[in-house]
Amino acid sequence: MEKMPWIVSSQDVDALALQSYSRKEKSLGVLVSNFVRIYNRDDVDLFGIDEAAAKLGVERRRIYDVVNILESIEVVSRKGKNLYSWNGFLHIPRSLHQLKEEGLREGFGTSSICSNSDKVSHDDESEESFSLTPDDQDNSSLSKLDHKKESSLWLLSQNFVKMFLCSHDDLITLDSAAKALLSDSQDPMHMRTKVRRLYDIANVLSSMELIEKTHIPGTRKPAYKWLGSKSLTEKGSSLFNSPNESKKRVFGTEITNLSTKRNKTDCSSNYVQNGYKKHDEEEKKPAAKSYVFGPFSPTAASKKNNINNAGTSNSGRLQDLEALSSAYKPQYCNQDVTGLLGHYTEAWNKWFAELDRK
DNA sequence: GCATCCCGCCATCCA
DNA sequence: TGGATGGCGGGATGC
Repeated sequence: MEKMPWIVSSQDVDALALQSYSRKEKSLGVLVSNFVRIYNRDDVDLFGIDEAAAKLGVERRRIYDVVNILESIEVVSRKGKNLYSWNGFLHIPRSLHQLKEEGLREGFGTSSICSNSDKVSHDDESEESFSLTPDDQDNSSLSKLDHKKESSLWLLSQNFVKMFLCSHDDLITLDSAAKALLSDSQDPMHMRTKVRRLYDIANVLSSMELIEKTHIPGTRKPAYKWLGSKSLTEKGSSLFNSPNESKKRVFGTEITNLSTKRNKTDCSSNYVQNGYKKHDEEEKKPAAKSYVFGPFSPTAASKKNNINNAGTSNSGRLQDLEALSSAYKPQYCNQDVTGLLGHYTEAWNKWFAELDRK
């Protein structure tokens, strides 16, 4: 049988580490797809940054990026230090509705948006990390706090979404979004930085299929088109579909830290299968229940067995992975996918075993 | 050559 | 004071 490129054996790990670097395989979009694949299950409530980083094979820093953007549309919520809850897609429509209302109130729907870029959200709920004093708000010039707040991925992402929701334009370019969302300063350096962040956000939202990259008609200028949460329901299954159906990349190659440089995260610690059990059962969110799955619809996998295996020992981790794979495997009716997942799990097991040895 | 965006440094926050 | 968080921009990769 021809070797499938997405299967990563333990022998391959070192080889892959030495292989030529491919930026595409490390993109935030791919990371988000994997993130969703792993966590979008009924039996996942809470997760930790370390755990996510270990599972996804990336540095903590990247998880912060993803989580901040996902938090802006309430796919996840911060519950505490190093602790997030997975809400799934259930809250997206409500979140978008709220963002639209806020956006309209804040003038995102008017043509003056470009000059109203200081009208960033001051949603009470969201003030946690950036609470402004009245004095701060009175300052006409942008205070340090204002600037930090305006620059946060969370807020930038919300404002970006508001632009789509409130604007009459079908297409939005990152340049125009950066200009609109940038405060007074038209400093090219700030613009560049803002555009960089918008690329990050756009990648995540594209990966969530909320927006789609396209071009301004008649030009080569890239722009983004809003698909909305409707698209999530209509074709959202692709987020969970067979990796070889997914846009460009394949499952096995998406383990994103195969570089020779080790990340700082110590995989041997903090690894807890499926995170932490939520205290308040009332808050349990049937994240995937309202979601319309495609042909590979996962059924509600029981986590009972896994929870008790939440030990941090290495063998525990391997068992956890096996439990995870067995929880998934029988529930996919597509044989190709089933095979793929099996190989994928095996690759993970070998990879962690290799890591343990080292 | 420009667009894209990963990567990790380091400032800030917080317990 | 050390760990958690995340802004930021250099510079590598892709087209």
